[in-house]
Amino acid sequence: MKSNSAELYSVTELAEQLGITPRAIRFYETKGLIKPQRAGTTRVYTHRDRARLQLILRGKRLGFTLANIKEYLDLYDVDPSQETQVQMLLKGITRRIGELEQQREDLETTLIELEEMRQQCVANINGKDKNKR
Amino acid sequence: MKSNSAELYSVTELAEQLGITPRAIRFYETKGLIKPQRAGTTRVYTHRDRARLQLILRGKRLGFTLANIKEYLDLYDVDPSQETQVQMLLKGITRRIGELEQQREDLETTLIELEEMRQQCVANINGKDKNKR
DNA sequence: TAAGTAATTGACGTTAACGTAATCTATGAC
DNA sequence: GTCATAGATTACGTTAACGTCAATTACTTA
Repeated sequence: MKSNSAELYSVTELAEQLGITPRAIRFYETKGLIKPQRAGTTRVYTHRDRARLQLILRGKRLGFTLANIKEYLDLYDVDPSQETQVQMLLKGITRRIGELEQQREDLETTLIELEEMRQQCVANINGKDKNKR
Repeated sequence: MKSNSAELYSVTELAEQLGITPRAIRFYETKGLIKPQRAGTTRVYTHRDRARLQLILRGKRLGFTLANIKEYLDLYDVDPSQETQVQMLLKGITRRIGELEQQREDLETTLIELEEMRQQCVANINGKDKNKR
């Protein structure tokens, strides 16, 4: 049984919650990243849509393009009974893991550098402080 | 004494080495990210310029904009005798460290998800494999 | 039923980060 | 000298990711 959180959202509601604009959400839709239900013509978002949007935003924070993020999201929608599809999926996943591990390396390196710089700043400031006493 | 690696590069040389185009390098210059010497009108790059470019590329891999990367690079060029400048520098560094730590979180979360998905793929494939035997 | 509020669609505008000519200059090879 | 090459400088084109109207449509509330 699926956890039936019956909460529904409008574009603007959802946009506010996520700190983005309705325009952005609709734009993601035109790019095929989300596909909310409609009540007549009006878009209606479920909890699942919301989660999907959060994945999108996380992807953006990681510096991926929307096209890239779409690939990623599509990974969730593969039919597990199609052997070749699963094979492709596995390839895609592995590639992306590789990318992210490269990124992690860059990240750690940069963090280390910044920490060092911070130490130097602190030392510099303390040094001057000493002279004043 | 500064390690005097006397190697100099042309734009195209450097571009090839770094896997980018000369156009990109010149573009970074117009944006104030690098400022190579000139021999007459021709750009001449030193080992330091090269290192700077690598920092730029790492920044890009991390998803930062050029403006953003410029801020980062400017951190290296602060006069350590100016107390207020160092204070500002420290602030900037601290902010950026915060950003990167957020990014690291996103990264780890995504990696974990992907690993799980990979396991499911493998399990799925092995399952079908079993039936065939 | 009139009026205000919210949502949709369509079209054009904008910024970032280059790509792609086109033109011009300097220089080494022959 | 001239011819080919490399580099420089405009300048215009392009893609991504929205922003910003403008014109409709739908709903609700007095």
